Amino acid sequence: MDDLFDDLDRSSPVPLYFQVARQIERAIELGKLPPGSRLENEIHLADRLGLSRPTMRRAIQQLVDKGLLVRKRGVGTQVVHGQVTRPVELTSLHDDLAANGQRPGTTVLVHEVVPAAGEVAARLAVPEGSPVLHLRRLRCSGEEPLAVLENWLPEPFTDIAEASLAERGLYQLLRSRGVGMRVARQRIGARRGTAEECQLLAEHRGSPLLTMERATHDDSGRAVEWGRHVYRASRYAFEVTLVDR
Amino acid sequence: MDDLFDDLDRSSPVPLYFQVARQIERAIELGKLPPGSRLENEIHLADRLGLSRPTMRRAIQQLVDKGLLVRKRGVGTQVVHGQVTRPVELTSLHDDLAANGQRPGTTVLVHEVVPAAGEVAARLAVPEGSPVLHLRRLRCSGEEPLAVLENWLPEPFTDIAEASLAERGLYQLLRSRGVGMRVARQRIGARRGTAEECQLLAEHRGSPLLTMERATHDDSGRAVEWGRHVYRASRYAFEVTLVDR
DNA sequence: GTCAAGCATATGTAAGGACAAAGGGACATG
DNA sequence: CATGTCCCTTTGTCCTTACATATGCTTGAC
Repeated sequence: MDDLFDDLDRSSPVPLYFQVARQIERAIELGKLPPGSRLENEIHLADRLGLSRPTMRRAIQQLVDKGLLVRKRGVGTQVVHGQVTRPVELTSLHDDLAANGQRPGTTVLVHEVVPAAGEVAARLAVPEGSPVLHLRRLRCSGEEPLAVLENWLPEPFTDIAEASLAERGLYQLLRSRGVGMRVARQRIGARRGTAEECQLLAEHRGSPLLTMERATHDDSGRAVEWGRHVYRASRYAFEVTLVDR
Repeated sequence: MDDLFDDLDRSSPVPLYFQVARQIERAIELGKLPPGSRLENEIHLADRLGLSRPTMRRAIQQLVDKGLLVRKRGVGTQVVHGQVTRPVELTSLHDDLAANGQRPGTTVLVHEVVPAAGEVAARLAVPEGSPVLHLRRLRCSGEEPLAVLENWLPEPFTDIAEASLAERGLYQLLRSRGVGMRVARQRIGARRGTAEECQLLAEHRGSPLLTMERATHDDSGRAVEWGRHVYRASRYAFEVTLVDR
């Protein structure tokens, strides 16, 4: 129990609270902190690690936000029961697949610059008629088609090359251009696929599909991307963790 | 611009950071802080309100977590563009409907105590064979059927009366019993409805439905509830806000 | 005129102290 | 036996201070 923590690296650019949070997370994953077990109290922990209480609290808070720990005043901090399911981060389907060891593939169906109109202009918060890049891609996992992704991007992203989209995910491309994506609002629903969608996705006509609309904003609050995606319900589901504070 | 903030109530049990966060949120809703506008810097704000910077930071952080604000080091804090959609909190469908001015109705289809088995026991983290309350309810909005809700609850909630479920939502009932729900993990997908589901929901046979599995944990990390819900895709969708930190 | 260094500005990280409030158990009291 | 009170533990809130670091603009050298 005393060797739960490795030493901290105070010279590292990685914040201390983050290092501590990762170590606790690992301890939970490795079963050193089984579900339901109580952590030492904040003061002792901070003391043992040579940290201040605020820093220790911040580390714990990060895991509370992730849904791994729960705190109760006067009682302590405990590990949540139930299997750990990795909650969705701000990632794209491409990243998710790659992280799971699958081989994501992309076919670009549409790649054109068009004037923004109607809902696209509204969602991207750009004037009607301003140029936006319109994309439509078929995303596969290995040989299996998985989703049809339709996206619109405002300036200055309208120059993204078609070739670069074949190899990398949209989020990856944006990140490599220095875009810091911060907030995404998603609306998840379901509907019957159109004849064309079902054909692309190798589903029977009229199969149920999972739909997702998403607007992503960068660290200046500007809209970076708006998209309408449809997923094969037989192969895909969204996982969400909600935390009350 | 100077009268953005009312006075704070330091004698109130509502934390100061929370009071400030609510005031900023209201200012955004009322358009006093339009999308893209920059807030004063933290130090000035804290100064003007007679608060310390950590407290001010915490108020801002709360709104960043909600997806209303974005911060950039060296630059400042700005209001996110795009219409504000209230993100899902840890509430039930019943609460959501009531909050939107609709009149939620419930028909209890199944209400029985059964021994936990298989997935139910695993998800609730209780031993196989221990008693659990099994519920199946049809949830309506006004006269329209909206969802079929199937839930399992472990001890000590197996004594929830059938009559109480007709009037109030499950979350409301649990809260009134002093249960502090903290973490919920959801898995959202889609599939074709069964013949029975479609009949209950007044949909055509084989209509696409939105599915949700959810496990809710209380402030001790124990499982409070596990459920499988199906929603009419034509009337319902989930909204989720993701924030990167 | 162009580019780089430097400065001002803002948020990010961290320490350390103080008091408040809730939970739970021990204990006294009815 | 039940119930209320006190106390201990633990998290919640709040203040003050200091330094680190990313950004964007200005200034100065070439």
